[in-house]
Amino acid sequence: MQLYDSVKKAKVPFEPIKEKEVSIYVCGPTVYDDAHLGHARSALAFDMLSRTLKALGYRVTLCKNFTDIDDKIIKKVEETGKSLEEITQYYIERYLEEMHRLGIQRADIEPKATESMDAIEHMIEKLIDKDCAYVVSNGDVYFDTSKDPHYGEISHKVHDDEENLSRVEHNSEKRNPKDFALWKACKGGEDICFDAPFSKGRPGWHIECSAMIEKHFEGNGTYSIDIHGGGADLLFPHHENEAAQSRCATGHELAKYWMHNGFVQIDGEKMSKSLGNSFFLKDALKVYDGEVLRYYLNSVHYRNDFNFNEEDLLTAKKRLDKLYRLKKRLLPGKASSVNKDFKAALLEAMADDLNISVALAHIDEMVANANEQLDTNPKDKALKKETLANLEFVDTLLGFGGKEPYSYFQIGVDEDLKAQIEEKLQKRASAKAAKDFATSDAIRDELTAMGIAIMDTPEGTVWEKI
RNA sequence: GGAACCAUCGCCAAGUUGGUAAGGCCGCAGCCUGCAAAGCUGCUAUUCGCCGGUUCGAGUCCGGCUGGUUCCUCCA
Repeated sequence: MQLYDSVKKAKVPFEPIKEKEVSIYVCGPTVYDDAHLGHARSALAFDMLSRTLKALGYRVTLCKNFTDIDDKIIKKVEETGKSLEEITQYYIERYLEEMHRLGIQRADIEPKATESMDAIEHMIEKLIDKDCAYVVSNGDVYFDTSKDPHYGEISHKVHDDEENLSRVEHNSEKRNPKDFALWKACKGGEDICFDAPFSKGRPGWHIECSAMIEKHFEGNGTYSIDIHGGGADLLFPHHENEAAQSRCATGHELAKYWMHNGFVQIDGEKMSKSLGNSFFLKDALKVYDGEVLRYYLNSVHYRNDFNFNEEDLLTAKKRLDKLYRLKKRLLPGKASSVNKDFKAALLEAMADDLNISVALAHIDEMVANANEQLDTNPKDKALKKETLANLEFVDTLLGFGGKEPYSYFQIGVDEDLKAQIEEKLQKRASAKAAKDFATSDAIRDELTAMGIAIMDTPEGTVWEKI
């Protein structure tokens, strides 16, 4: 297995800190709003990583947190009058439900910041004891970046010009401009506060990840976890700060490998609320099937930026359709065992820093070959069984192609419409039998107008929703 | 202003250690079909933003330029 380490900026061989075991921590969402396509991209990237590692025989422990205490959540509490728990619970459930529709496997550990306060406070105290952090007069606790000689090595940020920083950091009793908050003392009565030895308040964003990692992983004394992942925008300052805190608190490095996924863009620009171009997952899922979205979002390598565009999505769907059309030809039947070469080719592709494009090309090739052989020998049972096994392997490794094919092509068609279609097909069959092609073609046109494509096969006429 | 990443066929998109351009969509021709659709077969970049350099050989390495995106502030 080779992975691109965004800190080393190179593809490196993956060697877990413990034999055949992998610990992964991915920065999850701050739950104050619905998930957008960018959240989906990140979740998808690390889902692929986890599936690939499992297929390669590793025991994977995936941890993805929920940031459920944060300024934006508090703002939402104030705006809506709802409780913090109501809001965060709502968005956590939505997130999990939507990710499930994308075929994303649940993380093994899903910690919430509010449920990790003991670990967070403990780490802050440790940092204060070591003089790596300090409390200022209002109760805020800051991390002293000057105490970490390695600060900046994650994001490769050298000494910044003071000008820039002073623009951002006004007043404050910070020792260094780059110091960041570990703990924010509560200011007003409306604040949601936790009691801590240093002050009443709440944790800063960076500390929770470090604390949760220490809480849930034991590491090996050199690294706490194998892989730390997240969106490319988290590299700085979030991951830089995490690494610094953990280094100072534990005396060892946080993660052996750092992986970052690229952005989803709309019209060539990063999707963001401030630009008003964010695309919520829930809206995409209203129009497109989750599996199609999964396939589409995975058609570009996880590190590259992804330009979302409906035309490309439809192209991706056509590609997935072909896989399901093949599956139709295979059923009913039972899978035997996956073709060894096919399996090896897919694993090899994915083991190369998750080269999904090569994997998809192998699948296309397998599909075309199977179709070709079935054209010449439609009753090749052994081939059918093996191909079915191949598709099962694809589903396990990449998370698509697992549906029953007829239902795949009938997504969004209700029983009523289904009955209408069947009726029209009956009429068309009789017309065809009577060689009344004018009528049969007219019926076909009607179906096309309804968004239904039909195809005559030796086994009868089948239909698909376009 | 500082830093990073990217630039491959009409569109999407692979291409670690330099060795002579995967795959998909679209298009064209053919097989199949009552006709279609689906499926299959064949064809479709002497060329990888531009200019130099290193090399027997570069999309791949080096330098410069142009264009795009991102980060430096909350962000997947």
